[in-house]
Amino acid sequence: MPELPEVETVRTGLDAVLTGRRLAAARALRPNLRLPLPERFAERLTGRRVVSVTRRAKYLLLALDDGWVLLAHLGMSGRMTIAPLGDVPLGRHDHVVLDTEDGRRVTFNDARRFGLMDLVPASGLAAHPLLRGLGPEPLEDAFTGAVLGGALSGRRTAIKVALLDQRLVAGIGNIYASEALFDAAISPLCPAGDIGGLRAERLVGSIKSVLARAIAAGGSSLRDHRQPSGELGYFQHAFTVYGRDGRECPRCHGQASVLRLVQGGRATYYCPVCQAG
DNA sequence: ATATATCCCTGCGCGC
DNA sequence: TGCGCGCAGGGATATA
Repeated sequence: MPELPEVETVRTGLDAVLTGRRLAAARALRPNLRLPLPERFAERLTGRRVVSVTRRAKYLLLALDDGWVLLAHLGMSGRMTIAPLGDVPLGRHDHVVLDTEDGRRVTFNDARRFGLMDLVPASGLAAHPLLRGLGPEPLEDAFTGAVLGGALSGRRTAIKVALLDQRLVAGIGNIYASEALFDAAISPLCPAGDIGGLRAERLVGSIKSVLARAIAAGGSSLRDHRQPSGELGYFQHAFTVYGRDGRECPRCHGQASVLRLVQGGRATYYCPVCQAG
């Protein structure tokens, strides 16, 4: 599930529980996720205090009090769960367990194991191979229509595919690419290089608003303490077009229904009438 | 440079 | 009920 808004929601939840707290115990239940875990991974976390929990693109960054950073990516199926220590037995795909000094347990569960974790010196974070090439954060003010237009210029690939390229803009995934293009009324098939000027401004506005609304939805569900699972980042969010092929377009209603197509091997949803260009 | 394919891995829902 | 199939919100890598 995790795109930028979901990762941001997980970050908020982890921040509340981990920042300022010491890790009384850390365990890795297998030696690898998508990539091998670093040497002595659990030992190097044990006893450390978490200084901050931040995010870059879809990566979580847990800064530790010894100058190292725990870098985590949730992949497709990664989840973080918070529970009182000893409350829940470990499950099938629980891979990393962090116990805080004040008796809480953060569990990383990832059935498909496309997620990853690494330990990186804070001083070398920007140079990390997974972070080095990332494009701008879409919610920052520096991400403007001119910036996106410049990044897209000369590219003949379809705009939907380009939005998934983390080097151009970081954090957009398959769902919000469709949602943002629908919001901006731009065809997912439009050549990326054709998006400039006012359309680039409009697309940037849509990206920001779609992501911000999703974060807001996540934040409101996070404040609901009744989440029985303790799982972070999952919230009921109604998508406008994603996964709704065959249903009436919510903008032009009777005129057309939402279509599904495959671009770069991944599903795209759009309205052929509202997103004609 | 860019487009497509393939792989990593498991779970789920669907049609038969 | 069981089984095979396609599909899944990510991303690196190889191949044309």
